[in-house]
Amino acid sequence: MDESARLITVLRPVRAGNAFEETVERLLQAIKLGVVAPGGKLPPERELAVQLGISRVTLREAIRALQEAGFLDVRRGRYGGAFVTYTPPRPGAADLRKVVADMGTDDLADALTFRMAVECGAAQVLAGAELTDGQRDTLRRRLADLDSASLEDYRRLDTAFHLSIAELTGSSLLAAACADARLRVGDLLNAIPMLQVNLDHAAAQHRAIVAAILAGDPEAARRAMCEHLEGTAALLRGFLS
Amino acid sequence: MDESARLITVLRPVRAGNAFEETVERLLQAIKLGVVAPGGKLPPERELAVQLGISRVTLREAIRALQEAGFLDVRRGRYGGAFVTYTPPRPGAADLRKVVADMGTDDLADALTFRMAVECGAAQVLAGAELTDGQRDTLRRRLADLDSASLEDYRRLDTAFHLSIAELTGSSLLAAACADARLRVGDLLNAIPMLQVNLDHAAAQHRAIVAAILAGDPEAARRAMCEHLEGTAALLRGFLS
DNA sequence: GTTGATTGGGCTAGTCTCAGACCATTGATG
DNA sequence: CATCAATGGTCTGAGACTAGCCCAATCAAC
Repeated sequence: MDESARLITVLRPVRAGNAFEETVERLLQAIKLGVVAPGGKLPPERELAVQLGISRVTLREAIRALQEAGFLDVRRGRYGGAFVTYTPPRPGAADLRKVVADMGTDDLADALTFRMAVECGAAQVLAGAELTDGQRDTLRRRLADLDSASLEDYRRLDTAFHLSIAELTGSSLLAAACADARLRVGDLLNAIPMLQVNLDHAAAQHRAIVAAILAGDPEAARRAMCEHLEGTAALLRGFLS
Repeated sequence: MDESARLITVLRPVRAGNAFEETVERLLQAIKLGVVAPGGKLPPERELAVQLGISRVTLREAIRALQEAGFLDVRRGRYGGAFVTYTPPRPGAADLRKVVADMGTDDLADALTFRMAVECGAAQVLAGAELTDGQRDTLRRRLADLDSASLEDYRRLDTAFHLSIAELTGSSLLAAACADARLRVGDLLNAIPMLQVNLDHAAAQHRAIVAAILAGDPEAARRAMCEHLEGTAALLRGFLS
């Protein structure tokens, strides 16, 4: 860890790829994270292009790519738009090795470490902040949604729960970082079988996290989140070894 | 915090600006963070362009802009290059308000929150990891460097210390996030007067952080880092109110 | 001195990206 | 059935960005 390591950190690539590639990636993330639910519609092209800070031409190329890949169904005319046709694959341990092989073990460790750091940080910060009633309600509602979720909706609502914690801190940087972290482990999570034991365990941990945040105890919030994520990581390691 | 908030988080701009602007920003960060020390030299253009993932033309435009702004001295020929001429301004509370006004209070809160989350997360993760002797040495060395730093070098070595914690986790994503966080508060820190009381206080906190990490106590490491950053934030608030 | 390696300086042809305008389709509404 | 607002589909000219090439300056080494 000499000076050159720092040079690499700060002078890292300015661009992850061209605008088209990055846009495809973003949209795919929105779809896979369930930010736009299956059957739901992306914002109109003109609007979305502005949000993403790119031209409509480039956005359309990306949408067409996703359409051809079977993620979107694009319909013209009023009340038309780009509709999400993707549904998360039936999870199974068989796919997991393939997913891991695709991303590389280094990237896997990187993503898990990153996620641990930013999500624990978010939980800690949120617990240390003074929350409005509205914020507390949002948090409780997300938890309730997750508790009553069908297997079908579980991953999507789990994502919503985790992202809400970051968003509620009011820091868009932190929200973006958590979204990024979640995306990087998204394929892994989708490949893990959902067993009732694990779901029950996770539900208890979710409750503990919310309780700690609502109680304003940063220490406990961090610990609860840490245990929760460690559980997921352990599950992953279990299926891989 | 409804669904649309999540859309905004995930479907945020793909590009922060054009390649030229982002490159200027990056280089400026490297200079202001002291990743390239005053008098030091940037990597050769061809090499740097590859690292940044941009063309040499664009990089050269950015370098020229920084040269004209007085941050760099560019010399041709063998053993030539782009040398850093910038030295951090003499800090004073007078500038602080201006800096804050430039970035906006929302962005300020965002940056501080983000920094708190990622740096605490990094400290926690690092303390929970099994460290090699080399890593422990690096950490101790950074601490010692900082302890024996002149006022001139203090900010630079302080940055190096904080970034090292993130880098030592082995997660380049986390290192990048911490570098980003540091950059966003960099101007603020430079504007804070360095009083001996505060420096002594900070030194004690730095030692506590390192001790907790070396002891493998994530809980204590997180707490120590949190207190340290909270101290800085409080100092800022103090000068602003 | 001469040489040669290293580095910044500059040019060009081609590709990517954009802003803006206009066209085509759809379907709710009257 | 006719209308019209909303939405995707398409084109064009201009500017940004790139890869690759060669030139010019510098200076340690011989």
